[in-house]
Amino acid sequence: MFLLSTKFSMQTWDTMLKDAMPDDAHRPYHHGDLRRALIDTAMDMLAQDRNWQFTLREVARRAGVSHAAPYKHFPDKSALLAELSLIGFDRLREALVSARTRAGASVRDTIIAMAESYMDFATRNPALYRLMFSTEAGGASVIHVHERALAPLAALIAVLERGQTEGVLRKRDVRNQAAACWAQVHGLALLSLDGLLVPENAGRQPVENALLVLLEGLEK
Amino acid sequence: MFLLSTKFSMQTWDTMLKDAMPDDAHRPYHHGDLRRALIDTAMDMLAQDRNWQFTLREVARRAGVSHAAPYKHFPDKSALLAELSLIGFDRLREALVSARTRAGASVRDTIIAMAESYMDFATRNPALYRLMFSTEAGGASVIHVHERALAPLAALIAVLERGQTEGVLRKRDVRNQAAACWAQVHGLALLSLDGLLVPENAGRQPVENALLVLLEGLEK
DNA sequence: CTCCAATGTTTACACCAGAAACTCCGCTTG
DNA sequence: CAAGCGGAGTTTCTGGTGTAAACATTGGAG
Repeated sequence: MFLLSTKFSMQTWDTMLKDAMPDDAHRPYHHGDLRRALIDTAMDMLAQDRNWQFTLREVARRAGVSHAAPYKHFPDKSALLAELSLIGFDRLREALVSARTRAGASVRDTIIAMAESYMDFATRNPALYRLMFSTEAGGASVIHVHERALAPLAALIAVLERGQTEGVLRKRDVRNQAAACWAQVHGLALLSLDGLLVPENAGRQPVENALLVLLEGLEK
Repeated sequence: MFLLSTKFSMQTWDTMLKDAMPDDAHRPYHHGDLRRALIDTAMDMLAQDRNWQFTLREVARRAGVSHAAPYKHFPDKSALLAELSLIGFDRLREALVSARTRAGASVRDTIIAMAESYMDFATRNPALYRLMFSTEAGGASVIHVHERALAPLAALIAVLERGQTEGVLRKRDVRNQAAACWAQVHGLALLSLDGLLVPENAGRQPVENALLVLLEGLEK
């Protein structure tokens, strides 16, 4: 990995970051925004690789940079993973609030829409979703206390509160109900990713029916 | 885990596996039952180590054997992990049926007892429980199709069927209800292991209350 | 008693995480 | 405008890992 070129303005990097091909011919010594590039590359790897092997050196390689360069931007491997994890929580929250605003007025429909959106997120980003709840990403005590990791829960609580004031849902501690929802949907997502929710074991449309059970436990 | 004696009938190995003292002086070339010893050692490491690092070489080291020896009994690392995982499912099933027989006659009490037993298992064997649903143990498609991995589910289904015939539970596809139960309890277990079910986020006694929601979704 | 196959050991290779020392170069400062 | 400082990247090095191959040992079959 060498760089021959010397004189290029730094402001044009972002425009070249898209091209994956490392045209070694003219690449400046400094990357410009390596931190972002590392995150993007790593996220791509997470999206592609089904086998969940994740080596920092491979990230550096794909980013076209020496294997020690990432350490200038992240103290260690788990720090990068932690960042990916937090970004995952951001996107999840985004998906949830989007589903909430997109859904009909009914609380029940909103809950269903959010649950579907949640499952959709997990299904389409299996490796990322696993990472978000993995111990390799800095561990629970580090990540999950973070407010960004709790934002999705907050989005859910808001809906449950509305449901209680509208009198549609049982009056209970909203946080308890939220925890129940989260656990149900989290469990469904993981079991689904593990390929366990096949009709033979779980009947037809296990996700929909499990959500039905959940709803009937929440509603008056 | 070493064995001091040299010429002893093979049938007594199991009785000495408990002694841990490594007296290298006179150790027979052949271990006797290394496969079992590896599994036991690995299971111990899983029980002790909080940090979920698991290296095959360390297992061999603690078993007092060269780092390549395990490959005579397991094709690769994930095969050992898969075995541990299956043993975990065995124990889980055991715990569940034990709770089922121990519980009172009421279906509701039985379900609660099984759920508590499940949570207890996960809480007391966090690393093992994580491993059981990890991709490192051979991957979902390999492990979770295994009948031993589905036995816990079967134990649950039996109770739900009884509940339906007794008219206590809603009449639905039992496998759907079982999936819902499993997902709920699985989600609770993992969120709990991640330290997420603290009162601030999830209210007081989140597990008990979530199970309440589940029950009210199941019962008529 | 002899030989074999199963079980352990040694050696070797490719890879990884991380630390240390070095190099490059954009920017601040005199 | 010319040092030169310090952030960003590179090379090199040290353990540690999974796994393959060649070698050693030994209990038991013939």
